[in-house]
Amino acid sequence: MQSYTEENYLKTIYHLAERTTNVQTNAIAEQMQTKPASVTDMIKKLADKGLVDYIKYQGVTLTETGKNTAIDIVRKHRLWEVFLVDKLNFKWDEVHDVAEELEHIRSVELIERLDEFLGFPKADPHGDPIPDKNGRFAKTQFIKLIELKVGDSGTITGVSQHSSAFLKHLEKLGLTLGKQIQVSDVTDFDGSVEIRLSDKQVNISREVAKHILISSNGKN
Amino acid sequence: MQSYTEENYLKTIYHLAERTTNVQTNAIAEQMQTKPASVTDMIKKLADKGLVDYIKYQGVTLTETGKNTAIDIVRKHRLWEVFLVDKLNFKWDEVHDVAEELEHIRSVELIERLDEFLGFPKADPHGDPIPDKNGRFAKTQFIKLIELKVGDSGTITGVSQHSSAFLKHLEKLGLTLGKQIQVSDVTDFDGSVEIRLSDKQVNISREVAKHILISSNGKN
DNA sequence: TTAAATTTTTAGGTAAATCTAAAAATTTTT
DNA sequence: AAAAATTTTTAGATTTACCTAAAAATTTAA
Repeated sequence: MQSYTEENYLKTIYHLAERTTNVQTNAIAEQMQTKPASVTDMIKKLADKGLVDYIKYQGVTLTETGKNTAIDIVRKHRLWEVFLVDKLNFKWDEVHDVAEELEHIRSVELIERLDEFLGFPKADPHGDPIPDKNGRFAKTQFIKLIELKVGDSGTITGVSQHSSAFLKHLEKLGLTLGKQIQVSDVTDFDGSVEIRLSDKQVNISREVAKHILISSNGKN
Repeated sequence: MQSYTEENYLKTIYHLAERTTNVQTNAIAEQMQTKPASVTDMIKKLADKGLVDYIKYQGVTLTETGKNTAIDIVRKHRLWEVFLVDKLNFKWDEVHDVAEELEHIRSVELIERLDEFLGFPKADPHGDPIPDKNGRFAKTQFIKLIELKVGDSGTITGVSQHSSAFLKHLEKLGLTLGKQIQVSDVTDFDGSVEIRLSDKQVNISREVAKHILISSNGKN
């Protein structure tokens, strides 16, 4: 059984490991809003418990056990987000902090029943996949909107940026999950993208387009 | 903002204060499964924060602020219990420990929306009243089953014992909240009580009868 | 391939919440 | 109203998760 803090470290390491193999001390410290010295302390503790592999100065990787623990926390976080949005009518930009607390509630029974109550959702309100109780993720096939060519179309199925500002912006533009879109133009000048929705056209910056994930429905 | 531990102390003191005015160090220690010395330390801290009034060797009482904080935790605990039973199909004897964790989640928005989602319940699955968001309790008029005379009838509206063993026992006998009952006999020998339900008769010990709360529907 | 910059670790400390053992105050009993 | 029993507090440690400052290792640049 881990403390909340240990769980948060494991989760952070898990997410950082999606980009790099060996996760660096400084990266963890920045993510967790703490100091590198504190991270070193905790890493040693997690290594003693067999949750991470650690070689001095070489960063950490999660062990099988550590990874399973992290995935379980991710599962809980995402299920609670679905609960907050689907049942309590929170907006997708309001759920992160509360889920950050709820994810640490320890009861296997609770999460299984919650999962069932929610209808075994496969993705959270931002389109991130929810692992099943065995830690397995459904395969997802995303492509970044920025990579689409003029004329390509697809469905918005996720975002790779969870900041409230970004999510509110998308909401305002009508770019929410499930929306059908087609790229109608890409501006030479700044790379901004013009998008056709069922009922309107909107223009988004390159930066925004980078963080919208599309599941293409056939095409090119 | 209090730590989980501080919240638990406040809640414990609140419940103990329902029976005695000045709450004793030892009583808190026993309830919280800790040592009196630890309680003294924490009491000092709570006193410094203005959450309890404390005179050495004289026990503690909650201040207005302390009491409000405690009531807020009680509110959260009971709302989560309703959620667990009504929405996730937990039994009334299974919810306590999980609610004990959930009660510490800090989000006013969450609790208000949960309250609404649950239909603003007035009582938890054990019949305990749920304070509203201003900390006010609906007036309740309970009488212990043991105090009823032969012939008296009423509705089971609460229990004053939350142990799993007790609750499972009641469940098995069919003595659940909302059931109409009438006292058909009281045994001289051991004070056990015979109860008529709509479809059957059951016999319960004095000890059990002490912990069943009845709202009388007119009578005697 | 040294020097400089960066990253990481070590050493030594702090605050929160706990503990044990012993001292002090209060309450109960005789 | 002493003596005995009980309750409560103090004193001094421990553990967890932090911190700062300085040392050590690694990486990057000159």
